[in-house]
Formats: sequence, C-alpha cells, structure tokens
Amino acid sequence: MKRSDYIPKATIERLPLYYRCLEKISAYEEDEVVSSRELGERLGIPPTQVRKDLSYYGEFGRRGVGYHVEDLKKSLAKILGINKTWPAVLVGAGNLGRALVNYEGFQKMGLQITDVIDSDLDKIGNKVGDITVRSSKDLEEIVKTRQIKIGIIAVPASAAQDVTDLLIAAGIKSIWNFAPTRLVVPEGIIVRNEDLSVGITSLIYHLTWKNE
Amino acid sequence: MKRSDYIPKATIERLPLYYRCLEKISAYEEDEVVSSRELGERLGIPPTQVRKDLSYYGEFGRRGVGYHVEDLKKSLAKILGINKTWPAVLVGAGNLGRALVNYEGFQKMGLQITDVIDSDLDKIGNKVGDITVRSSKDLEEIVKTRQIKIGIIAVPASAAQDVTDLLIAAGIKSIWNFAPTRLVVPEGIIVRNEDLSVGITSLIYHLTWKNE
DNA sequence: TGGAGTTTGTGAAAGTAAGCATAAGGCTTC
DNA sequence: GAAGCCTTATGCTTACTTTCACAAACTCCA
Ligand SMILES: NC(=O)c1ccc[n+]([C@@H]2O[C@H](COP(=O)([O-])OP(=O)(O)OC[C@H]3O[C@@H](n4cnc5c(N)ncnc54)[C@H](O)[C@@H]3O)[C@@H](O)[C@H]2O)c1
Ligand SMILES: NC(=O)c1ccc[n+]([C@@H]2O[C@H](COP(=O)([O-])OP(=O)(O)OC[C@H]3O[C@@H](n4cnc5c(N)ncnc54)[C@H](O)[C@@H]3O)[C@@H](O)[C@H]2O)c1
Repeated sequence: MKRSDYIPKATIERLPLYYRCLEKISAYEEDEVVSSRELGERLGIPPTQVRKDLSYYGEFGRRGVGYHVEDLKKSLAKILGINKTWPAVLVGAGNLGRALVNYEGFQKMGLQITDVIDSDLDKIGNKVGDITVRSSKDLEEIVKTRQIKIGIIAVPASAAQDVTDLLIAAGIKSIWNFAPTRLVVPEGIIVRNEDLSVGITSLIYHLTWKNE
Repeated sequence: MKRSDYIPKATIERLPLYYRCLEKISAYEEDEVVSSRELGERLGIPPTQVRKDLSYYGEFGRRGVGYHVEDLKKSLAKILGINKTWPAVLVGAGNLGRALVNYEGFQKMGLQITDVIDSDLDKIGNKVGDITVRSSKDLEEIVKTRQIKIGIIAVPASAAQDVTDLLIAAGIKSIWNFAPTRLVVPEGIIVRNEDLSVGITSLIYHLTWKNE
C-alpha cells in the first residue's frame, strides 16, 4: 500500500473519523458513493482536507463521482490497522476501567479488551463484564499466550509508572494511558495519553475568555 | 491580565499540564522555585516551549532564578479560569457517566458535576455518588437555578444531538461531548469532543506501521 | 564591585499543516 | 462526440507552531 514519507499527525487523527462516518453511511444510507464534500460536511472538515488526507495513502476516489463507500471503508480499515482485532489487557478495574471494558464501541475500531488486572484482593476473582479480574502476577502469562501488544492503564496516577514497568516487562508494545501523569518508557514503546482533565480545562478556558 | 492576540491551540492544551505539574510540586516538594527546564523535563516538553507558552500571558519568571511555584500556579489558575468552581450537569448516567461523576480529579481543575440527568425511568431517582438522577424535564430549572454553563454528554451517539438541543434550550453555554458524533450547535456555543476511539485507533495505527 | 554562571523573554528562522487554484478525469445530455 | 457540469488529486501559497539564538536580568562568590 502506498504511504507518503511524511504524514501529518492531524491527518492520522482524522482518519478514524472518516472511517466511522463511512460505517454510519454504510449502515444507514443507500448511497454507494460519497463525495469529499459530503464526508467533510458531516464531520465539519473542509473537503480539500478530506482529499489531501486520503491522498497520502493513494487514490481512492473517481473524479466526477466520489468515493465508493465500501471500498474506502475497507481501505481505511487496512490503513488504520483495524481490519483485524487487537487484544488488550486493562489494568485497574475501577470506575473508569469498568466503563472501558463494558463499552462495545471499541470493537468496531479493532480493540478487544480480553483481560483485566487489579491489585485489590477484593476485586481479583470478580467479573467485569465477562472478564474475571486477575492479579498482576498473571500478567506475563496473559500477554504471552494471547500475544497482547496493547496495555491500558486505568489506575491512579501514583501507580501508573509501576504498572507501566510491569506491562513492558511482560512484553507489551504500546500503552493507552488514562492516568494524568507522564510515563517514562523505553525507546520503541508507543504511548498515547488520554488526558480528560485537559479537555475540560481547555473548555473552561474558552468559556472564561469568550467575550474578551 | 496580559494576553496576546493570538495564542496557539496547542499552547492552551499545555497550560493544564503545567498547572497540574505545579500542583504536584507544590504538594510534594519543598522547592519554592522551578525552572522551565525542570517543568519541561517532567512533562516531556522543551523548556523553550514552556517559556514561550507562558510569555503569551505575561512575564511570570525571574531571570537567573526561575518561576515561583505558588505564584505561577495562581497565575495559571486565573488564566485557565479554574480559580473558581464551575458547576456542570451531566446527561447519561451510564457506565461512562457514572465514572465521570465519581472522579474527584476534576474538582482540582474547577469542574463540579452538580446534577445528573437520564431518560431511563429505572435510573431516575437513583443516586450516582451523592447526586440523585433526574429527568430531562427538570433540566431548565437546574440550569437556571445553579447558573450552569457546562453540559456533559454521556449518552449514546443516537441521542446526543437531541440532548444537545435540550441543553442549549435550557441555557447551557458549552458542551463536553463524549458521544462519537459531531454536534451541530448555534454560533457561540463551545463544544469540546472527547473522542476516545480516536485515541485507541491512532495507537493501533502507529503499532501497525511501526516497522515500515 | 565585578566576573562567571544561570535562567528568562522574545524576535527571527525553521518546520508543519491547511487552504487555494487548477489540471485531469468522469458523467449526462443532446 | 462534444459541451457543460461534477469531483478528485496535487503543486503551490498561506498560515500556524516550534525551535533557535541571544540580550537582559538575576545570583553567588571572590
Ligand atoms: N473516572 C474518571 O472519570 C477518570 C477521569 C479522568 C482520569 N481518570 C484517571 O483514570 C485512572 C483510574 O480512575 P478511576 O476513577 O477508575 O479510579 P478508581 O480508584 O475507581 O480505580 C482505580 C483501580 O486501580 C486499582 N489499582 C490501584 N493500584 C493498582 C496497581 N498497582 N495495579 C493494579 N491495579 C491497581 C485499584 O484497585 C482500583 O480498582 C486514574 O488515574 C484517574 O486519574 C479517571
Ligand atoms: N463507556 C466508555 O468507556 C465509552 C468510551 C468511549 C465513548 N463512549 C461514549 O459515551 C457515551 C456513553 O457511553 P456509556 O458506555 O456510558 O453508555 P451507557 O449505555 O452505559 O449509558 C448511556 C446512558 O444514557 C442514557 N440515555 C440514553 N438516551 C438518553 C436521553 N435522550 N436523555 C438522557 N439520557 C439518555 C441511558 O439511559 C443510559 O443510562 C456513548 O456515546 C459512548 O459512545 C463511552
């Protein structure tokens, strides 16, 4: 598959939006074809941006016509790596962890949380959804047998670095981090911070300064 | 307070990180002063970036010395608008909604969820944390009496636009949206989308293409 | 008091990303 | 089969963001 040498980070964050939008069209509309204009309108993105984003990966459209919904959806799934299912282990069966495990929406994006770890003895053995909570001493075996590459951190910030080190020792290659702290990881490990406080704080900022 | 005409979006998203880092230093370290180098190192941000970000709002440091932790923390709180508490109403007492309500960390960033709305008759009247779930017919009264400016959407995507319209009709000025859908709002209403699927998908993308 | 060593604040330069303009391809109608 | 109207793909321009480089200000110590 074609892929330009340099692709803007912002482009990569828009691809999932295109994918999800195509899924919706595919499920609820009869249109076989969609234009960059329509795709853009649904998402609040200029059509030129949609086309430029896609052009980094090849030519998916037909001039004068648009993009074939199913084809583009498949292509995007392949580009994003979500044409297969990625198993993941979640650490921290608290409020947020349980919400994440029970959310079905991630499956469509290729994520399947297969295992849950917690340090609380009262939680180990309990079920979260269909998954039995296990101790971190089982981590290495879980990661090895399922060939898990993704670890999800939903523990308090104070425990996040320790959990990170355990995950990496167990063989994980990437971390989705919900704890509000910076993780130190070896070269080659991918970290994605999902910092909800930043979201609300920037909203409050805009609210504060709106009329000045 | 000084504030440059144009401030990069990325700067605004880093300010909460600086603030939280200062809070941590203030709570756990004795240092009265911190340099842009140290602040940057803790957050993985270059020191020049730290200084430039702060410089949009004034001169907070002392050359040859650094930034006074408490002073900078106060200044940032004021800049971010989190030197007061913003009441908010959350709609959707499901898995995610309950996690958000029970999370204490938002208080430190100025957010207090004071009310919870759901349409499910089995949920109305129940408690989420200390808050009794109420029906959306009470929304307007809630927003008016508490002067709430922030609405939080934690309902399924299919209901998100309806809830948005209700919130705006009730007088809300900004929306923190967790539903994976674009909301259409009138001019002047601030929307912040917190799209977790984008996060995991971009992580999977990087994992997929890492060695190419 | 003065010089060496720090650290900030900020214009200028470099690096990224978005938007424009236009060429090229495609469909429809007569 | 040619005119007219679409829509995509992309080089170039414009806009935004980060990084660099250095003057200015402060501390410490001899
Ligand atoms: N709940 C939210 O809405 C929310 C919002 C933003 C950020 N966060 C962040 O997400 C993380 C989890 O939040 P939460 O509200 O679910 O917290 P929580 O206290 O409800 O759950 C944390 C869980 O982690 C477990 N845990 C603690 N240390 C552990 C360790 N070393 N190994 C394994 N498990 C361990 C605890 O037993 C508990 O079950 C926190 O870092 C929090 O700051 C949560
Ligand atoms: N749970 C997660 O981890 C997660 C992750 C990413 C995104 N999301 C998004 O967050 C939203 C909520 O997810 P969830 O897992 O909590 O779902 P959920 O089904 O557990 O909860 C949804 C709640 O909204 C209520 N509701 C539905 N329609 C309503 C209406 N019109 N007015 C008021 N209340 C209404 C339902 O009664 C239910 O209590 C969804 O849009 C989901 O896509 C959730």
